[in-house]
Amino acid sequence: MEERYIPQKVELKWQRYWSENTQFKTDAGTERDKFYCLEMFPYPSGKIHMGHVRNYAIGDVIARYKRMRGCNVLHPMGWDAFGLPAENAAIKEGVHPAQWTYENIQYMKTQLNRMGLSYDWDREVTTCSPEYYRWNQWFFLKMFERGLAYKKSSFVNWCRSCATVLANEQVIDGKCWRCESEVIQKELDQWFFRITRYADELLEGCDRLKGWPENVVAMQRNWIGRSEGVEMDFPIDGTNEKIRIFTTRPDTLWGATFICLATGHPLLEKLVIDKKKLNEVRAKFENTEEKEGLFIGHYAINQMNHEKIPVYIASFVLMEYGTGAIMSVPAHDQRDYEFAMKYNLPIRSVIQPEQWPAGEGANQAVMNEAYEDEGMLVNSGQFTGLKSADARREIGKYIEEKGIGKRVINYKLRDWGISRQRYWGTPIPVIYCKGCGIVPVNEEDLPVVLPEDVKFTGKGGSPLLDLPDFLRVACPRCGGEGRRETDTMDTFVDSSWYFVRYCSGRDEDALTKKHISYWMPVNQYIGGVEHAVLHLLYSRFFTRVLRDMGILTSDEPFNNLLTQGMVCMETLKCPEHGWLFPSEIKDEKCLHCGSPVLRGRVEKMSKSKKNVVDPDHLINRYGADTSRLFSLFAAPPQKDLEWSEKGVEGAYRFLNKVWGIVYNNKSNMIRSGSRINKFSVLQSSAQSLVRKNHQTIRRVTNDIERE
RNA sequence: GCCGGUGUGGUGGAACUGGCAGACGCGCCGGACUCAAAAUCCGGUGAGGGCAACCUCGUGUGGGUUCGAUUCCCACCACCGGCACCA
Repeated sequence: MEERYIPQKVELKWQRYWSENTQFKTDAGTERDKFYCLEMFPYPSGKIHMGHVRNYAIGDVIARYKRMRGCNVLHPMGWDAFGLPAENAAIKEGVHPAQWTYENIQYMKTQLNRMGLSYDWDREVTTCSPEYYRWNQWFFLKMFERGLAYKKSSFVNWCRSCATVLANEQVIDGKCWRCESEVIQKELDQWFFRITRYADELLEGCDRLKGWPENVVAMQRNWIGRSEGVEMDFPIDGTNEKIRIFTTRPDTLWGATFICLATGHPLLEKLVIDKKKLNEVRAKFENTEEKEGLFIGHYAINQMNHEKIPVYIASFVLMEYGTGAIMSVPAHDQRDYEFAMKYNLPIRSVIQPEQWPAGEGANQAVMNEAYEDEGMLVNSGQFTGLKSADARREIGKYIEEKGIGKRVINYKLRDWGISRQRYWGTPIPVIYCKGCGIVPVNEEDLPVVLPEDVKFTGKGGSPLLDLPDFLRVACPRCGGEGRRETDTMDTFVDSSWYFVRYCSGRDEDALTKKHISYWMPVNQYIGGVEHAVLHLLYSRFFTRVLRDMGILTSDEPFNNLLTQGMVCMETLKCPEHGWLFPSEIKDEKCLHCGSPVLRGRVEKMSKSKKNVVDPDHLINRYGADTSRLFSLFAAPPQKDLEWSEKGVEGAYRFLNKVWGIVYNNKSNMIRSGSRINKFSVLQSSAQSLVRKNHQTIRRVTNDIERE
């Protein structure tokens, strides 16, 4: 009688076996080499999607492989459980965020188990539990002590109708993603983490991220955006004010023919008398792509050549970068060039290609774009004749000696704003006291528990504001009347250190140094490339902060990073009914109206475009092994994977074949799966099977080790 | 504009880091089983030529290094991704 392959039966048997024998429990013993294998933990949105299947299938292969190679493997899983969707569900459906979240976790956990993933669930982490987030608060207090957490006023995206701050990602075409009303910039007091203190180290560390994909490292470098230059003062003629500018090209100082200020530059308030006009101009310049400018009626003095040059407000100058003011050198900067052409300002060349004979640049008549390359200085006083790179160095020294400027390093990286005017997050452990000001909560009073008996009106504003019991608190310093902070932390705080929490057992202290130094850093991290800057940069920052607190010994959290590609699928559209699920078409026609279906582009699976496959259906129909095999087999892990029903069937047939080869084999030894002690007694067909098996082991080993 | 990546049959993609290009899967063609179909199994499948053993060409394009290049070097083309008035 032939044995048939029934995946559901086989998988259930082994999943039961694994769970009864606690196969994947992390070994406390430290004899063997450790291997920390981690996949990015999911947000408990309700159901897993194909992206999860792919991510976790890849990680599971590595974890199982390392176990078989004799490593002591830590392979944990958890939940990034704070966040907006839970709160939105509360507003929409009246279910408490905690209930919504925990129910989702429960369901998704059964899904992950059905996939046959080898996790040590004893170390499960749920970021919305007080046991977890108390450490967010503890880190916050420690960072506050060190000046790494601070409060300042800053501009944020604000939706009037929802009465809340929005993250940049939640502003779509300048409108609120939820109510589609206009988003404005509002100045609010916000908490920040001083990530910029580590900017240099985070940048230098990029050179040592050998196990990371180059594009991710490049994105990190780009995001940090270091540039060297000088800051220099331009006194304003007839006043006591000075404009401080930043430039990376001090070698072009003699070519500066005007100054531009950002619309938000503070000096404008002092220099411009007509405030009405000023505000009009600001409004006009705010959202324009054009290069707009306006002369403000003042002149500034270039302290290199004592020349008087006009001062403009300009739409293209950013307040957030440098000093919010620039010297404009139209001959050597394309933007300045365009601006100068538009407003008929002088263009003076001070750098020319080295091959040119000296002096030619001086009477260079025709120029149709800025010359931005390196070259030789002309018309530049005592620096004429120097190469531009040398001139930058010499001029930098010169202005420092003369006390008219200084050499500086600038970063694009901004401090990390962590305040959220939301309920479902970690309460920021701070109390405001009339007498003492900002007072941190005492360590022994942690955690500041997020109250659960709140009402969700959807009107905006944190529901915590309606809770006097939470709000009113004695000042820890003077005992007087205090008020709690109602802002919560950005959920990226939760995920910036969760990999450290896994190192110790659930019942142990989260920061048991022995365990952390044993397991950290993560040997292999796997997740989507969409976190290339945010999560991965914050985690690198947190790792360094924890190192400086003496909790960690490594500089970097993740030795090797694998960013898996997206799972994609063709989109289908009906002219009448819009996007269609694959199940809504038959014979190339829409099931609802019979119109011919338009086949669209292959795009990332998304619910809104209905080009999705539900892992539940897949597992019910073909089994978990087929799902896992397909997602590993259809494309290399780093690349995008295009969904193909045929491909899934192929994977299923393949497993069928393997099953048949083993269970319907003529050899008893093969069939029973007993250990082959004597190769020579096997029949020749069994011998070739054993040989093939070993060849396969070798190939798989090579493939995984090479990654 | 700046940074990064990719380019191999009809198709998804392999090729042990310079050594028989196209593994494995999908599709297609032929055969077996069947009254028939599905499923399954066996064989074939880069292009051109030859009855045949075989021969010639072939990894985006053009050059180079080498006994030998999909792999290394130079230039170019195309596509994809990230950032972007960053001074």
